[in-house]
Amino acid sequence: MNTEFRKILEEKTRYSPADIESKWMERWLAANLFSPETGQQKKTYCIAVPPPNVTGSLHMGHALNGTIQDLLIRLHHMRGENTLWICGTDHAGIATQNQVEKQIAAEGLTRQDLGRDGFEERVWRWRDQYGSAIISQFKRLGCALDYEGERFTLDEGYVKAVYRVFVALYEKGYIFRDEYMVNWCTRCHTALSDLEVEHIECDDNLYYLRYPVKGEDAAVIIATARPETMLGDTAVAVNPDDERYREHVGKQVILPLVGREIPLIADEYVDMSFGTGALKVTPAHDPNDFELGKKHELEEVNVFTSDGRISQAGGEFAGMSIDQARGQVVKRLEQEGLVEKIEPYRHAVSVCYRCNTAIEPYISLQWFMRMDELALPAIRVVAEGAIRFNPGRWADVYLEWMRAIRPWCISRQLWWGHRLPVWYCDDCDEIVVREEQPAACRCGSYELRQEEDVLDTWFSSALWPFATLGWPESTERLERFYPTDVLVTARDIIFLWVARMVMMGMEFPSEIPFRDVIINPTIMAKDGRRMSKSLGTGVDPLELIGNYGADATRYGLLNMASTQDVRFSEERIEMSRNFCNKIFNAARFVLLGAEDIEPAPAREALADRWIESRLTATAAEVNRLLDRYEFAEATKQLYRFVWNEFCDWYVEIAKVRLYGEDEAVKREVSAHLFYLLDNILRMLHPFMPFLTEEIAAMLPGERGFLINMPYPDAEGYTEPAAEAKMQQLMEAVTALRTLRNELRVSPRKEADAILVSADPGVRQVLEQGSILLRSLANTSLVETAATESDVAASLAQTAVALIPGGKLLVPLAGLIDIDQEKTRLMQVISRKKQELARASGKLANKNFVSKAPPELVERERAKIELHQRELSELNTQYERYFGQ
RNA sequence: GGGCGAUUAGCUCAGCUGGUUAGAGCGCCGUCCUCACAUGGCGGAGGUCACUGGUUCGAGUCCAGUAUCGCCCA
Repeated sequence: MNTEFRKILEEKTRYSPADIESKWMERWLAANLFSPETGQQKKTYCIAVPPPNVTGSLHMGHALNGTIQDLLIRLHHMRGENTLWICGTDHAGIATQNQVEKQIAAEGLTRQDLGRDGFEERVWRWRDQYGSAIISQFKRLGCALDYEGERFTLDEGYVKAVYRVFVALYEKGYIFRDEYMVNWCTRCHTALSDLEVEHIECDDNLYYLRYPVKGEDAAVIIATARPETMLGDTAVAVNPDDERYREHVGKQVILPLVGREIPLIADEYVDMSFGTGALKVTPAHDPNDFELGKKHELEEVNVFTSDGRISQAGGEFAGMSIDQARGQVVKRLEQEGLVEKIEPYRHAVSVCYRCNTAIEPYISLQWFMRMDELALPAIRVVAEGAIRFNPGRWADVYLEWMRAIRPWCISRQLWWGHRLPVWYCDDCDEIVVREEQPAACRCGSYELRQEEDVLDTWFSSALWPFATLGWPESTERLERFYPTDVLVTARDIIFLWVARMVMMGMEFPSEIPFRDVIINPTIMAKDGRRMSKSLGTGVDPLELIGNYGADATRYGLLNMASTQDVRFSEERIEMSRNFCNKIFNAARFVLLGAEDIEPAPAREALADRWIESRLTATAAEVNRLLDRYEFAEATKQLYRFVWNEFCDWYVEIAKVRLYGEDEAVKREVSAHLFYLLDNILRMLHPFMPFLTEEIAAMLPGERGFLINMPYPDAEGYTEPAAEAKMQQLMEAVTALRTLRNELRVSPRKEADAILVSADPGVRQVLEQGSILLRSLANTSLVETAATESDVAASLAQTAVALIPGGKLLVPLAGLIDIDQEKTRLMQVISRKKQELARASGKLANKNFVSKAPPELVERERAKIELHQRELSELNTQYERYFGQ
């Protein structure tokens, strides 16, 4: 090891991630490790990152999601595959437009002031300045994304893909234009798809209003949560079976404040049990009323404007905001004595998923896409298992939605996005849909206007797995890496994104876009609900990285994330930081204490063979778990092996030989320690890339970056016999430690032990391992015997510790008060009696003996025998010193 | 209204096709600043597996129902 490294290690006993993380990312990037190899025909492995919103910043979801993908990419790269992790962002129509509008508002400007082209230019400027922020945050996390090949959904090539798809679907008749009721955000000023609307429960009022029946001294009372929409009512509807209103059906009622005469109609749609059973019908402002209106040929009176105010049709209320109008309408109705009552009412309100503004159902001319035909193959590939969801239950969620799919409103009234490739002729009714701007209309006119609307951002995102690989061109990348292997994402965009990608994949490249979909769990706030910015319950992963390091953040997130949503637990991150520190210090021990020598396995000593065998078992298990996407369990296995086997036992055992006199043994142990450390680093590298790389660089010998080293697998050395013998030794050490602790023998005080075992194998293992009993339990094995009567030393005043296949007797003279042993022994005996009772209980059950598998019955029999023997040993011991 | 998921130690969670004494991290108790690590070592305590039934020789695990919480769809 060079002196620079030695100095670093000697200086501090704590791992400090901040010192090394950025250094390694720079080196990795400089070495261009993350771009796929070209011309290589080896197996490929590809993941397309869920493109983060270009305005976004790294949140907990990204951090977990990115960690999982990075782990898979690094793992497969180490397995020798040609990996590609597609990098990029989406243009986030509404969010970005909002962002830039806010920016220019500070200059006192609106987008209308700048004009469409001017505004678009500002957005591009904004994007160039801030658009890569989230990508650099992925770098801080250590992500091995193909940064060189970063894509954006408004790239030139990507736009081409979007237009190709639009035109093809239009020509197939899937895309059409229609005047229909859509979800309208009055703040964003655009239509939204059903999926972009969220439903929030809120406390409101239910207003009961009197609508007089024309020419009679009677009134129909309707109930509504939205009194202001009454301005647009064009009917009142009741259920035909409703006795209460039968006499009035077919009559006219007078719409209060407006004075319009509207019919009282009967329709089975009306729920008699809601409110008064009489429903005001506002076809222009409620989706159900819209349908009802079509059926009964009712007039659609639009009383709102597109920016959420009352229109001219709203008479005296024109110009007010919808909220204001609600108050004023109720006030006026009260003046007229037409408010029957107001009661509290809890219901779901629709809001915009980007700005939380209440959504208005609004009739407008929009572009739609029919989805039912596209859904068929997308249903098939999941139902048949060509695409697998992990955990599997999400497949049902996907399928259920897919089978009830509805047309998708794809046009948005924004200035940022893919402007529809549609041109209208001013001189005839022709609509021209082309990838390129047409020179002239069929009618010969040159007066062609391009559609003002842009496409829903998710329309372009749906093409992500193949558009990023170069489609519609037939590129080498597309050829090589499509279909991609895995998609890792959050459950909230299964419909919004995953489902649509499958449909588009099946329609265009005509192949599934990915084989496996991993739905990563959601990390909840401490209160068990989603992290929320407004409630301040969010946890910033960048802050975690700052406090604990990227490796600990990654490891902790993986460790807490199984297949269920989980409350964020900072303790797990702390645990991971401590684990990193443990690894760092184990490495310090090896690097500073061992001879500078090439890593090589040693198989002389039992402990050497044991730990190597355990290493192989761990590697096998970790590989198996990772292939099943059981990341949390994999982190636990690695933690257990490194901490509880390598550090707690092997390193302690190695010290004896490392600090001994024999130079040859010293070299052998050193080489073995390096060998183990090297394997541990490689196994851990996909989980904690920075720390492992830092330490690996200090190992003796020339080596490249860890990502280019082979991942340890099940093919290593195994020796079950060594594991069993070592197990025997470790149990003896633990038994002695427990005994000493319970008898309050100071750790400094040396003790003796006598082994009594009828099993020559046990005697041999302990005799050969007696040096370990001394170094690990500060106890010397002074004698071994087959039976108590063979023991030469005095058995007077010894404490007993049972071990598998025998017992250890510890002379207490000069160590402790004998009463301590009496109490302890009584506890041990009582525990043993319980165990015996449990096993005997099982065998007393005749059905168990006759019906359970024979080997199980046999196991219980053996257990009883063992417990009985041990119990009698303990009783003998007890009686010997303490009588009855 | 329909569906999904959860309920296991003080806290946050594992627990695979039913079968040793139900595990981990944190916290707690005792002890040790022993030359890799006090972000540590060694030892220990702590659980009626939400509840009620059922299936089974055997249930934390399978089935039905109840309760509470969370999420999705309409």
